[in-house]
Amino acid sequence: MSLNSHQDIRQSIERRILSGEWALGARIPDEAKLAEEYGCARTTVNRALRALAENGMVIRKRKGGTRVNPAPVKQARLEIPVLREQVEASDGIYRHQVLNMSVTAPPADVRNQLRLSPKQKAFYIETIHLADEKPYAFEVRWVNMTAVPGIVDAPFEELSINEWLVRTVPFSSGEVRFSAIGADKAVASALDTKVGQALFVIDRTTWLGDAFITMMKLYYREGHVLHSRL
Amino acid sequence: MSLNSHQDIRQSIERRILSGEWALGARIPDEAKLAEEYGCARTTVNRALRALAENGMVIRKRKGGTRVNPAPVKQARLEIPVLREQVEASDGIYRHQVLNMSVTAPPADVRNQLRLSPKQKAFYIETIHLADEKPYAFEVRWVNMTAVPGIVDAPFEELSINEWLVRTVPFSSGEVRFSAIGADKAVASALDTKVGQALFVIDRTTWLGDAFITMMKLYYREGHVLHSRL
DNA sequence: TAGTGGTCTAGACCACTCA
DNA sequence: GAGTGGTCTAGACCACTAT
Repeated sequence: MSLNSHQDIRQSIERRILSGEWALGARIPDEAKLAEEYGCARTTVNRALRALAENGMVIRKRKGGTRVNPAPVKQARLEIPVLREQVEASDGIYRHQVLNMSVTAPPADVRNQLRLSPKQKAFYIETIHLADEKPYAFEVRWVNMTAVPGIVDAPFEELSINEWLVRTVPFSSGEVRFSAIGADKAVASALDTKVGQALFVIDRTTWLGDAFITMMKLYYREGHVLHSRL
Repeated sequence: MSLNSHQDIRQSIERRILSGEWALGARIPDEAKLAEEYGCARTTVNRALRALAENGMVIRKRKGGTRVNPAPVKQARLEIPVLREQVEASDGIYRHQVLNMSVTAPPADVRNQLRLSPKQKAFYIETIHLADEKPYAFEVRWVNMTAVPGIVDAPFEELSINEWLVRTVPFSSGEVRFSAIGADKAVASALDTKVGQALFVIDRTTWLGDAFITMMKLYYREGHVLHSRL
């Protein structure tokens, strides 16, 4: 057989695994042999196998060879878009409104996450995001003013803090948490739903290098679904 | 400067973007120039930039060059482990129990997803997963018996259907959905909680090639959090 | 210690797409 | 049409690790 594109080779190997030619945990031929079999350079086989390894389908070890992953980990890649885009993607008209905004000392749990000293203040803001004038998501956020000084003068009438931060501090790292929560009084009122209503929540903490940037809780309206391919 | 590992180069470019040397949307030097600057082969720069592109940090176009992504997409990579591993990872003792099991014609919505004819039957199973003898998650599942004939004889006393399927049909593709739902009577009873309790739900449909394999709803107990790094 | 993957190089040709 | 990324090759050396 003569396949010489890394994509073709990847597909072929994938099929051979799926077909059972190489069982779970089994060792597959080494790069040199596959290169010979496919009639291509070892580099090309390497690239195909590297992709399969990133994907979790095989496990590679020097000297140990390449094996079909016996405990395949299902990975979902979630893209977390800016809210406005999320709304507009489903043909809704997006609008946001700031409900509350202040500069105050945060509660202890937030303060610890932000690594602030006891009396240091932080920027607090509550935003409601609307789709076609109906509540879409309620956002509660703390921002480290030291790390993001421009925050106090930002034009939150035009740009949601969500978007403003993405443009200002674009490539931060962080942690996300997904959970379900029953709406308390404040959230229920903001989203125009009843207390206790089950809501989907995204919790996000963001860093830029060592500097804490922001901590956000996003309560989606009832029925919101986040989906992804495996 | 002389950097010749793709990882070093990637890091360097990352830093130059973060530092603002190349602004959002700005074009960065082409591969040949960077290769010269770093004192390495173009292939090496290519690999570094390809990684950054997969990551969403830059956008690459032939002739258009490489640009810093002006609308960085936050990607979260979620690993969805088998339940037993999830429980054991937090030092819990895992056990599962089958609550209901039958072979019947599924309701219309499930039937459509499974592409079954009106009177065709499917395998239905309800499982409760326990951590330290307390309800951890409640699983409701339909399985296509045509695609997975072995299912009727599988040893669900030892292995949860969850794990059995992973071992039997390891590399399937599919769709996942995350949402929040208020517990109905059946779910509340299985998870030993109250009706209306907000629960985190994972919905999963799985295919192998063109063949539908299974459709699952997993209700996690109150307070469950799924987390991931950005 | 020997086998296997990890990576770099220099050069080449191709495919897209912008101007 | 020309510039830029996409990819392949053949060869080389290195780094890990199973045996």
